[in-house]
Amino acid sequence: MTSAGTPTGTALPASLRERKKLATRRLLRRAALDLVAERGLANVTVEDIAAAADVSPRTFFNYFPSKEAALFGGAPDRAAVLRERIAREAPGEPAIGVLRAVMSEDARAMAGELLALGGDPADWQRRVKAARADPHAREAQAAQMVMIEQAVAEGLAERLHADPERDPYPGVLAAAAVGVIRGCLAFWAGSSGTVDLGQLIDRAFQALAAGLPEHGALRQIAADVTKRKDSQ
Amino acid sequence: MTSAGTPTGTALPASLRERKKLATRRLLRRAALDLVAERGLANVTVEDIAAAADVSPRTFFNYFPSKEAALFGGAPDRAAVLRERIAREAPGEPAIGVLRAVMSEDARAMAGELLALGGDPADWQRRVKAARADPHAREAQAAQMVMIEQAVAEGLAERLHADPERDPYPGVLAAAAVGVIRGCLAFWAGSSGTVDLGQLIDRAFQALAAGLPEHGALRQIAADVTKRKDSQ
DNA sequence: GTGTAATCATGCAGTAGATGCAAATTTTTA
DNA sequence: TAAAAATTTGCATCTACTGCATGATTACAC
Repeated sequence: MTSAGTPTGTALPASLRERKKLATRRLLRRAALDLVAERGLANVTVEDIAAAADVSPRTFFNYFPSKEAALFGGAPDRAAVLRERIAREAPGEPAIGVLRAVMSEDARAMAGELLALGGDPADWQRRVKAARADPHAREAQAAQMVMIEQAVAEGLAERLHADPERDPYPGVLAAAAVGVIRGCLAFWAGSSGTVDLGQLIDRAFQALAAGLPEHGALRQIAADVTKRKDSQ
Repeated sequence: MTSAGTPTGTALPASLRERKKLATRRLLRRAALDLVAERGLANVTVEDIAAAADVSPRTFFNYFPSKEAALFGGAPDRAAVLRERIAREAPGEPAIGVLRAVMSEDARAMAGELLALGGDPADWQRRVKAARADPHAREAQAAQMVMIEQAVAEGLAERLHADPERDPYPGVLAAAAVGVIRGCLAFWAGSSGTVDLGQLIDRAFQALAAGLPEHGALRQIAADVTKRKDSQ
Protein backbone atom coordinates (compact mmCIF):
# COMPACT_ATOMS: atom_id res chain seq x y z
CA MET A 1 0.00 0.00 0.00
CA THR A 2 1.46 3.25 -1.15
CA SER A 3 -1.01 4.67 1.19
CA ALA A 4 -3.12 7.67 1.78
CA GLY A 5 -1.56 10.89 0.66
CA THR A 6 2.15 10.44 1.19
CA PRO A 7 3.01 14.06 0.44
CA THR A 8 6.50 12.86 -0.06
CA GLY A 9 5.89 10.81 -3.13
CA THR A 10 6.88 11.34 -6.74
CA ALA A 11 3.70 13.21 -7.35
CA LEU A 12 1.78 15.81 -9.27
CA PRO A 13 3.92 18.81 -10.22
CA ALA A 14 1.16 21.33 -9.75
CA SER A 15 2.36 24.57 -11.26
CA LEU A 16 5.27 25.37 -13.51
CA ARG A 17 6.98 27.14 -10.65
CA GLU A 18 6.70 24.08 -8.44
CA ARG A 19 8.07 21.88 -11.17
CA LYS A 20 11.06 24.10 -11.66
CA LYS A 21 11.77 24.20 -7.98
CA LEU A 22 11.61 20.46 -7.68
CA ALA A 23 13.89 20.09 -10.69
CA THR A 24 16.46 22.44 -9.20
CA ARG A 25 16.27 20.66 -5.89
CA ARG A 26 16.98 17.36 -7.55
CA LEU A 27 19.76 18.79 -9.65
CA LEU A 28 21.46 20.13 -6.56
CA ARG A 29 21.03 16.89 -4.69
CA ARG A 30 22.32 14.87 -7.57
CA ALA A 31 25.30 17.15 -8.06
CA ALA A 32 26.12 16.99 -4.38
CA LEU A 33 26.04 13.21 -4.26
CA ASP A 34 28.05 12.90 -7.46
CA LEU A 35 30.76 15.28 -6.41
CA VAL A 36 31.07 13.83 -2.94
CA ALA A 37 31.32 10.34 -4.36
CA GLU A 38 34.15 11.56 -6.59
CA ARG A 39 36.21 13.66 -4.24
CA GLY A 40 34.94 13.23 -0.71
CA LEU A 41 32.85 15.70 1.25
CA ALA A 42 35.84 17.72 2.42
CA ASN A 43 36.91 18.48 -1.14
CA VAL A 44 33.54 19.65 -2.35
CA THR A 45 32.43 23.23 -1.75
CA VAL A 46 28.99 24.70 -2.01
CA GLU A 47 30.32 26.69 -4.90
CA ASP A 48 31.19 23.47 -6.72
CA ILE A 49 27.75 22.04 -6.18
CA ALA A 50 26.03 25.21 -7.27
CA ALA A 51 28.18 25.39 -10.37
CA ALA A 52 27.43 21.79 -11.27
CA ALA A 53 23.73 22.53 -10.99
CA ASP A 54 23.98 25.80 -12.88
CA VAL A 55 22.74 28.07 -10.15
CA SER A 56 24.40 30.71 -8.06
CA PRO A 57 25.96 29.70 -4.74
CA ARG A 58 23.47 31.91 -2.98
CA THR A 59 20.62 29.98 -4.52
CA PHE A 60 21.91 26.76 -3.09
CA PHE A 61 21.03 28.04 0.34
CA ASN A 62 17.52 28.80 -0.79
CA TYR A 63 17.07 25.07 -1.19
CA PHE A 64 19.18 23.56 1.54
CA PRO A 65 20.28 25.05 4.83
CA SER A 66 23.64 23.33 4.63
CA LYS A 67 25.88 21.31 2.39
CA GLU A 68 25.06 18.19 4.36
CA ALA A 69 21.32 18.66 4.03
CA ALA A 70 21.69 18.39 0.28
CA LEU A 71 23.13 14.92 0.77
CA PHE A 72 20.89 13.48 3.45
CA GLY A 73 17.98 15.81 4.00
CA GLY A 74 14.63 14.32 3.21
CA ALA A 75 11.45 16.00 2.14
CA PRO A 76 10.82 19.15 4.15
CA ASP A 77 7.75 17.82 5.91
CA ARG A 78 9.00 14.28 6.42
CA ALA A 79 9.38 14.66 10.16
CA ALA A 80 5.92 16.12 10.67
CA VAL A 81 4.30 13.35 8.65
CA LEU A 82 6.08 10.71 10.67
CA ARG A 83 5.01 12.26 13.94
CA GLU A 84 1.36 12.34 12.93
CA ARG A 85 1.31 8.83 11.57
CA ILE A 86 3.03 7.38 14.62
CA ALA A 87 0.71 9.24 16.91
CA ARG A 88 -2.55 8.24 15.25
CA GLU A 89 -2.21 5.21 13.02
CA ALA A 90 -3.69 1.86 14.06
CA PRO A 91 -4.84 3.01 17.46
CA GLY A 92 -4.76 0.33 20.10
CA GLU A 93 -1.97 -1.67 18.52
CA PRO A 94 1.46 -1.88 20.14
CA ALA A 95 3.64 1.11 19.48
CA ILE A 96 6.55 -0.92 18.23
CA GLY A 97 4.42 -2.53 15.55
CA VAL A 98 3.27 0.83 14.26
CA LEU A 99 6.84 2.03 14.30
CA ARG A 100 7.85 -0.92 12.21
CA ALA A 101 5.16 -0.31 9.62
CA VAL A 102 5.56 3.44 9.40
CA MET A 103 9.32 3.59 9.43
CA SER A 104 9.89 0.82 6.92
CA GLU A 105 7.43 2.47 4.56
CA ASP A 106 9.21 5.77 5.07
CA ALA A 107 12.53 4.19 4.25
CA ARG A 108 11.13 2.67 1.10
CA ALA A 109 9.89 6.09 0.08
CA MET A 110 13.31 7.54 0.73
CA ALA A 111 14.99 4.95 -1.43
CA GLY A 112 12.37 5.70 -4.06
CA GLU A 113 13.28 9.36 -4.02
CA LEU A 114 16.84 8.46 -4.79
CA LEU A 115 15.75 6.51 -7.83
CA ALA A 116 13.64 9.46 -8.91
CA LEU A 117 16.88 11.34 -9.40
CA GLY A 118 17.42 9.18 -12.41
CA GLY A 119 20.07 6.65 -13.25
CA ASP A 120 20.92 3.18 -12.12
CA PRO A 121 19.91 2.06 -8.62
CA ALA A 122 23.30 0.52 -7.96
CA ASP A 123 24.87 3.80 -8.96
CA TRP A 124 22.94 5.57 -6.28
CA GLN A 125 23.88 3.12 -3.66
CA ARG A 126 27.48 3.60 -4.63
CA ARG A 127 27.05 7.32 -4.12
CA VAL A 128 25.29 6.91 -0.81
CA LYS A 129 27.95 4.48 0.29
CA ALA A 130 30.68 6.92 -0.62
CA ALA A 131 28.90 9.63 1.28
CA ARG A 132 28.62 7.42 4.33
CA ALA A 133 32.22 6.32 4.17
CA ASP A 134 33.39 9.84 4.86
CA PRO A 135 33.46 10.31 8.65
CA HIS A 136 32.40 13.90 8.32
CA ALA A 137 29.46 12.79 6.24
CA ARG A 138 28.54 10.13 8.77
CA GLU A 139 28.29 12.85 11.36
CA ALA A 140 26.17 14.90 9.05
CA GLN A 141 23.74 12.08 8.49
CA ALA A 142 23.43 11.43 12.19
CA ALA A 143 22.68 15.09 12.69
CA GLN A 144 19.96 14.89 10.07
CA MET A 145 18.45 11.94 11.84
CA VAL A 146 18.05 13.91 15.02
CA MET A 147 15.05 15.75 13.66
CA ILE A 148 13.46 12.48 12.68
CA GLU A 149 14.21 11.07 16.09
CA GLN A 150 12.63 14.06 17.77
CA ALA A 151 9.51 13.66 15.65
CA VAL A 152 9.28 9.96 16.41
CA ALA A 153 9.65 10.62 20.12
CA GLU A 154 6.90 13.22 20.03
CA GLY A 155 4.62 10.94 18.07
CA LEU A 156 5.20 8.12 20.53
CA ALA A 157 4.63 10.34 23.52
CA GLU A 158 1.34 11.53 22.09
CA ARG A 159 0.25 8.05 21.15
CA LEU A 160 0.98 6.71 24.61
CA HIS A 161 -0.14 9.80 26.50
CA ALA A 162 3.27 9.81 28.13
CA ASP A 163 5.11 12.75 29.60
CA PRO A 164 8.64 12.67 28.18
CA GLU A 165 9.92 14.37 31.30
CA ARG A 166 8.77 11.58 33.59
CA ASP A 167 8.79 8.60 31.28
CA PRO A 168 11.87 7.50 29.37
CA TYR A 169 10.00 5.13 27.09
CA PRO A 170 9.21 7.42 24.14
CA GLY A 171 12.65 8.95 24.00
CA VAL A 172 14.56 5.72 24.40
CA LEU A 173 12.41 3.76 21.98
CA ALA A 174 12.62 6.54 19.41
CA ALA A 175 16.39 6.70 19.70
CA ALA A 176 16.72 2.95 19.43
CA ALA A 177 14.36 2.83 16.47
CA VAL A 178 16.19 5.55 14.58
CA GLY A 179 19.41 3.79 15.41
CA VAL A 180 18.08 0.61 13.84
CA ILE A 181 17.08 2.57 10.75
CA ARG A 182 20.53 4.05 10.47
CA GLY A 183 22.15 0.70 10.85
CA CYS A 184 19.94 -0.75 8.16
CA LEU A 185 20.61 2.16 5.83
CA ALA A 186 24.32 1.65 6.22
CA PHE A 187 24.04 -2.03 5.48
CA TRP A 188 21.79 -1.39 2.52
CA ALA A 189 24.12 1.21 1.07
CA GLY A 190 27.00 -1.20 1.43
CA SER A 191 25.15 -4.00 -0.30
CA SER A 192 25.17 -2.49 -3.79
CA GLY A 193 21.61 -3.25 -4.66
CA THR A 194 21.28 -6.78 -3.40
CA VAL A 195 19.12 -5.99 -0.40
CA ASP A 196 15.55 -4.80 -0.13
CA LEU A 197 15.69 -1.90 2.30
CA GLY A 198 12.10 -1.88 3.45
CA GLN A 199 12.18 -5.59 4.09
CA LEU A 200 15.45 -5.37 5.99
CA ILE A 201 14.05 -2.66 8.24
CA ASP A 202 10.89 -4.63 8.73
CA ARG A 203 12.83 -7.65 9.91
CA ALA A 204 15.19 -5.65 12.05
CA PHE A 205 12.23 -4.16 13.88
CA GLN A 206 10.79 -7.58 14.43
CA ALA A 207 14.11 -8.56 15.95
CA LEU A 208 14.13 -5.43 18.09
CA ALA A 209 10.66 -6.19 19.40
CA ALA A 210 11.64 -9.77 20.17
CA GLY A 211 14.71 -8.72 22.07
CA LEU A 212 17.75 -8.39 19.90
CA PRO A 213 18.72 -11.96 19.33
CA GLU A 214 22.23 -13.21 19.59
CA HIS A 215 23.93 -12.88 16.26
CA GLY A 216 22.50 -15.66 14.16
CA ALA A 217 19.05 -14.30 13.59
CA LEU A 218 19.96 -11.10 11.82
CA ARG A 219 22.41 -12.85 9.59
CA GLN A 220 19.57 -15.07 8.56
CA ILE A 221 17.56 -11.94 7.93
CA ALA A 222 20.24 -10.63 5.62
CA ALA A 223 19.99 -13.80 3.62
CA ASP A 224 16.21 -13.71 3.49
CA VAL A 225 16.18 -10.16 2.38
CA THR A 226 18.72 -10.47 -0.37
CA LYS A 227 17.10 -10.14 -3.73
CA ARG A 228 17.15 -13.03 -6.11
CA LYS A 229 18.34 -11.01 -9.05
CA ASP A 230 15.15 -10.13 -10.80
CA SER A 231 12.55 -7.83 -9.38
CA GLN A 232 12.80 -4.15 -10.19
CA MET B 1 38.77 -3.29 38.76
CA THR B 2 36.78 -0.25 38.08
CA SER B 3 39.51 1.43 36.15
CA ALA B 4 42.66 -0.52 35.71
CA GLY B 5 44.41 2.08 33.69
CA THR B 6 41.43 3.87 32.29
CA PRO B 7 43.39 6.79 30.84
CA THR B 8 40.13 8.60 31.10
CA GLY B 9 39.81 8.64 34.84
CA THR B 10 40.35 11.47 37.29
CA ALA B 11 43.87 10.30 37.72
CA LEU B 12 47.45 11.20 38.42
CA PRO B 13 48.50 14.11 36.24
CA ALA B 14 52.07 13.03 35.57
CA SER B 15 54.01 16.14 34.63
CA LEU B 16 53.34 19.79 35.15
CA ARG B 17 52.70 20.17 31.46
CA GLU B 18 50.06 17.47 31.50
CA ARG B 19 48.37 19.02 34.48
CA LYS B 20 48.18 22.39 32.81
CA LYS B 21 46.79 20.89 29.66
CA LEU B 22 44.11 19.03 31.54
CA ALA B 23 43.24 22.16 33.49
CA THR B 24 42.90 24.20 30.33
CA ARG B 25 40.80 21.53 28.74
CA ARG B 26 38.42 21.57 31.67
CA LEU B 27 38.32 25.33 31.78
CA LEU B 28 37.33 25.44 28.14
CA ARG B 29 34.71 22.76 28.56
CA ARG B 30 33.27 24.44 31.60
CA ALA B 31 33.23 27.84 29.93
CA ALA B 32 31.53 26.37 26.88
CA LEU B 33 28.79 24.67 28.89
CA ASP B 34 28.25 27.74 31.05
CA LEU B 35 27.97 30.15 28.19
CA VAL B 36 25.72 27.89 26.15
CA ALA B 37 23.43 27.40 29.14
CA GLU B 38 23.19 31.16 29.45
CA ARG B 39 22.77 32.28 25.87
CA GLY B 40 22.23 29.24 23.69
CA LEU B 41 24.75 27.71 21.33
CA ALA B 42 24.01 30.10 18.50
CA ASN B 43 24.93 33.12 20.60
CA VAL B 44 28.24 31.80 21.84
CA THR B 45 31.34 32.18 19.70
CA VAL B 46 34.63 30.38 20.02
CA GLU B 47 36.09 33.75 20.85
CA ASP B 48 33.73 34.03 23.82
CA ILE B 49 34.69 30.62 25.11
CA ALA B 50 38.38 31.28 24.69
CA ALA B 51 38.07 34.61 26.45
CA ALA B 52 36.20 33.03 29.36
CA ALA B 53 38.97 30.48 29.71
CA ASP B 54 41.74 33.05 29.32
CA VAL B 55 43.34 31.62 26.25
CA SER B 56 43.58 32.81 22.69
CA PRO B 57 40.93 31.73 20.21
CA ARG B 58 43.56 29.88 18.28
CA THR B 59 44.41 27.81 21.32
CA PHE B 60 40.84 26.65 21.63
CA PHE B 61 41.33 24.69 18.44
CA ASN B 62 44.41 23.05 19.85
CA TYR B 63 42.11 21.38 22.37
CA PHE B 64 38.90 20.81 20.46
CA PRO B 65 38.32 20.44 16.75
CA SER B 66 35.03 22.30 16.96
CA LYS B 67 32.84 24.32 19.24
CA GLU B 68 30.52 21.37 19.62
CA ALA B 69 33.29 19.00 20.63
CA ALA B 70 33.94 21.17 23.65
CA LEU B 71 30.40 20.51 24.78
CA PHE B 72 29.99 16.84 24.07
CA GLY B 73 33.35 15.39 23.15
CA GLY B 74 34.61 12.74 25.51
CA ALA B 75 38.14 11.77 26.31
CA PRO B 76 40.23 11.51 23.15
CA ASP B 77 40.68 7.76 23.38
CA ARG B 78 37.22 6.93 24.61
CA ALA B 79 36.17 5.30 21.37
CA ALA B 80 39.26 3.12 21.16
CA VAL B 81 38.85 1.91 24.74
CA LEU B 82 35.24 1.00 24.11
CA ARG B 83 36.11 -0.95 21.01
CA GLU B 84 38.74 -3.00 22.78
CA ARG B 85 36.61 -3.73 25.80
CA ILE B 86 33.62 -4.76 23.72
CA ALA B 87 35.78 -6.97 21.56
CA ARG B 88 37.57 -8.81 24.36
CA GLU B 89 35.79 -8.57 27.68
CA ALA B 90 34.02 -11.59 29.14
CA PRO B 91 34.58 -13.83 26.14
CA GLY B 92 31.83 -16.32 25.55
CA GLU B 93 29.10 -14.27 27.11
CA PRO B 94 26.30 -12.77 24.97
CA ALA B 95 27.30 -9.60 23.23
CA ILE B 96 24.39 -7.64 24.50
CA GLY B 97 25.31 -8.33 28.10
CA VAL B 98 28.82 -7.10 27.56
CA LEU B 99 27.44 -4.03 25.86
CA ARG B 100 25.26 -3.37 28.84
CA ALA B 101 28.12 -3.63 31.29
CA VAL B 102 30.66 -1.68 29.28
CA MET B 103 28.39 1.09 28.11
CA SER B 104 26.74 1.75 31.45
CA GLU B 105 30.15 1.95 33.08
CA ASP B 106 31.29 4.29 30.34
CA ALA B 107 28.29 6.51 30.91
CA ARG B 108 28.95 6.60 34.61
CA ALA B 109 32.51 7.66 33.89
CA MET B 110 31.22 10.38 31.61
CA ALA B 111 28.90 11.70 34.28
CA GLY B 112 31.85 11.55 36.66
CA GLU B 113 33.92 13.68 34.36
CA LEU B 114 31.26 16.33 34.45
CA LEU B 115 31.36 16.40 38.21
CA ALA B 116 35.13 16.67 38.07
CA LEU B 117 34.63 20.04 36.48
CA GLY B 118 33.53 21.20 39.89
CA GLY B 119 30.27 22.53 41.19
CA ASP B 120 26.88 21.12 42.00
CA PRO B 121 25.69 17.99 40.16
CA ALA B 122 22.27 19.49 39.51
CA ASP B 123 24.00 22.53 38.06
CA TRP B 124 25.74 20.36 35.53
CA GLN B 125 22.62 18.61 34.52
CA ARG B 126 21.02 21.98 34.00
CA ARG B 127 23.88 22.90 31.70
CA VAL B 128 23.72 19.64 29.81
CA LYS B 129 19.98 19.98 29.52
CA ALA B 130 20.33 23.48 28.13
CA ALA B 131 22.87 22.23 25.65
CA ARG B 132 20.56 19.45 24.54
CA ALA B 133 17.52 21.69 24.27
CA ASP B 134 19.15 23.61 21.44
CA PRO B 135 18.35 21.77 18.17
CA HIS B 136 21.71 22.64 16.75
CA ALA B 137 23.35 21.21 19.83
CA ARG B 138 21.28 18.06 19.58
CA GLU B 139 22.65 17.58 16.11
CA ALA B 140 26.13 18.15 17.37
CA GLN B 141 25.78 15.54 20.06
CA ALA B 142 24.44 13.01 17.60
CA ALA B 143 27.42 13.69 15.40
CA GLN B 144 29.75 13.09 18.32
CA MET B 145 28.03 9.80 19.02
CA VAL B 146 28.78 8.56 15.54
CA MET B 147 32.38 7.92 16.44
CA ILE B 148 31.30 5.96 19.47
CA GLU B 149 28.85 4.02 17.36
CA GLN B 150 31.53 3.18 14.85
CA ALA B 151 33.80 1.93 17.60
CA VAL B 152 31.04 -0.18 19.12
CA ALA B 153 30.24 -1.68 15.75
CA GLU B 154 33.87 -2.56 15.16
CA GLY B 155 34.21 -4.05 18.61
CA LEU B 156 31.11 -6.16 18.07
CA ALA B 157 32.22 -7.31 14.66
CA GLU B 158 35.55 -8.41 16.06
CA ARG B 159 33.97 -10.11 19.04
CA LEU B 160 31.56 -12.06 16.86
CA HIS B 161 33.97 -12.65 13.98
CA ALA B 162 31.37 -11.06 11.75
CA ASP B 163 31.91 -9.35 8.42
CA PRO B 164 30.08 -6.02 8.59
CA GLU B 165 29.61 -6.11 4.84
CA ARG B 166 27.67 -9.35 4.93
CA ASP B 167 26.15 -9.31 8.38
CA PRO B 168 23.96 -6.45 9.58
CA TYR B 169 24.04 -7.51 13.21
CA PRO B 170 27.05 -5.55 14.48
CA GLY B 171 26.04 -2.33 12.80
CA VAL B 172 22.40 -2.50 13.72
CA LEU B 173 23.01 -3.52 17.31
CA ALA B 174 25.62 -0.80 17.72
CA ALA B 175 23.30 1.83 16.34
CA ALA B 176 20.45 0.68 18.54
CA ALA B 177 22.68 0.56 21.59
CA VAL B 178 24.04 4.03 21.05
CA GLY B 179 20.51 5.19 20.45
CA VAL B 180 19.48 3.80 23.80
CA ILE B 181 22.41 5.57 25.43
CA ARG B 182 21.40 8.85 23.85
CA GLY B 183 17.83 8.43 24.96
CA CYS B 184 18.94 7.71 28.50
CA LEU B 185 21.29 10.67 28.52
CA ALA B 186 18.48 12.94 27.44
CA PHE B 187 16.20 11.64 30.13
CA TRP B 188 18.91 11.89 32.74
CA ALA B 189 19.75 15.44 31.77
CA GLY B 190 16.11 16.35 32.02
CA SER B 191 15.69 14.81 35.42
CA SER B 192 17.70 17.37 37.33
CA GLY B 193 19.66 14.98 39.46
CA THR B 194 16.94 12.57 40.49
CA VAL B 195 18.03 9.68 38.32
CA ASP B 196 21.06 7.43 38.47
CA LEU B 197 22.41 7.40 34.95
CA GLY B 198 24.35 4.16 35.10
CA GLN B 199 21.41 2.35 36.57
CA LEU B 200 19.00 3.76 34.02
CA ILE B 201 21.21 2.62 31.18
CA ASP B 202 21.62 -0.75 32.77
CA ARG B 203 17.89 -1.25 32.94
CA ALA B 204 17.27 0.12 29.50
CA PHE B 205 19.67 -2.45 28.09
CA GLN B 206 17.93 -5.20 29.95
CA ALA B 207 14.72 -4.02 28.34
CA LEU B 208 16.38 -3.91 24.94
CA ALA B 209 17.62 -7.45 25.32
CA ALA B 210 14.20 -8.65 26.41
CA GLY B 211 12.50 -7.01 23.48
CA LEU B 212 11.45 -3.47 24.09
CA PRO B 213 8.41 -3.93 26.24
CA GLU B 214 5.23 -2.03 25.75
CA HIS B 215 5.35 1.16 27.68
CA GLY B 216 4.76 0.11 31.27
CA ALA B 217 8.09 -1.52 31.92
CA LEU B 218 10.35 1.43 31.27
CA ARG B 219 8.13 3.70 33.28
CA GLN B 220 8.59 1.27 36.10
CA ILE B 221 12.32 1.47 35.48
CA ALA B 222 12.20 5.20 35.76
CA ALA B 223 10.55 4.84 39.13
CA ASP B 224 13.03 2.24 40.30
CA VAL B 225 15.95 4.31 39.25
CA THR B 226 14.76 7.55 40.75
CA LYS B 227 16.59 8.42 43.89
CA ARG B 228 13.92 8.40 46.52
CA LYS B 229 12.62 11.80 47.11
CA ASP B 230 9.31 12.11 45.36
CA SER B 231 6.33 10.07 44.47
CA GLN B 232 4.04 9.73 41.53
C1' DG C 1 -2.89 40.69 -23.77
C1' DT C 2 -1.45 43.86 -20.04
C1' DG C 3 -0.32 45.32 -15.61
C1' DT C 4 0.32 44.11 -10.94
C1' DA C 5 1.51 41.20 -7.16
C1' DA C 6 3.91 37.31 -5.50
C1' DT C 7 7.85 34.49 -5.83
C1' DC C 8 12.42 33.28 -6.97
C1' DA C 9 17.45 34.01 -8.35
C1' DT C 10 21.34 36.61 -7.66
C1' DG C 11 25.03 39.71 -5.98
C1' DC C 12 27.26 41.94 -2.16
C1' DA C 13 28.73 42.56 2.34
C1' DG C 14 29.60 40.68 6.69
C1' DT C 15 30.05 37.17 10.65
C1' DA C 16 32.03 33.12 12.30
C1' DG C 17 34.15 28.36 12.17
C1' DA C 18 38.30 26.17 11.03
C1' DT C 19 43.25 25.24 9.37
C1' DG C 20 48.23 26.01 8.14
C1' DC C 21 52.32 28.40 9.22
C1' DA C 22 55.82 30.64 11.75
C1' DA C 23 57.29 33.40 15.67
C1' DA C 24 57.21 33.81 20.64
C1' DT C 25 56.82 31.57 25.07
C1' DT C 26 57.06 27.96 28.45
C1' DT C 27 58.40 23.47 30.26
C1' DT C 28 61.61 19.68 30.14
C1' DT C 29 65.99 17.74 29.91
C1' DA C 30 70.83 17.41 30.00
C1' DT D 1 72.15 27.39 32.75
C1' DA D 2 71.69 26.29 27.83
C1' DA D 3 69.70 23.48 24.31
C1' DA D 4 65.59 20.78 23.01
C1' DA D 5 60.79 19.88 22.91
C1' DA D 6 56.19 21.15 23.34
C1' DT D 7 52.60 24.95 23.62
C1' DT D 8 50.59 29.35 22.87
C1' DT D 9 49.66 32.85 19.99
C1' DG D 10 49.00 36.00 15.90
C1' DC D 11 48.19 36.24 11.08
C1' DA D 12 46.53 34.98 6.68
C1' DT D 13 43.25 32.34 4.40
C1' DC D 14 39.29 29.48 3.10
C1' DT D 15 34.74 28.17 3.54
C1' DA D 16 29.98 27.99 5.42
C1' DC D 17 26.25 30.64 6.09
C1' DT D 18 22.96 34.89 6.68
C1' DG D 19 20.67 39.47 5.79
C1' DC D 20 19.45 42.68 2.59
C1' DA D 21 18.59 44.89 -1.78
C1' DT D 22 17.62 44.29 -6.62
C1' DG D 23 16.43 42.40 -10.85
C1' DA D 24 14.11 38.48 -13.28
C1' DT D 25 10.32 35.18 -13.67
C1' DT D 26 5.84 33.33 -12.89
C1' DA D 27 0.96 33.79 -11.41
C1' DC D 28 -3.23 36.10 -11.42
C1' DA D 29 -6.97 39.51 -12.19
C1' DC D 30 -8.91 42.24 -15.36
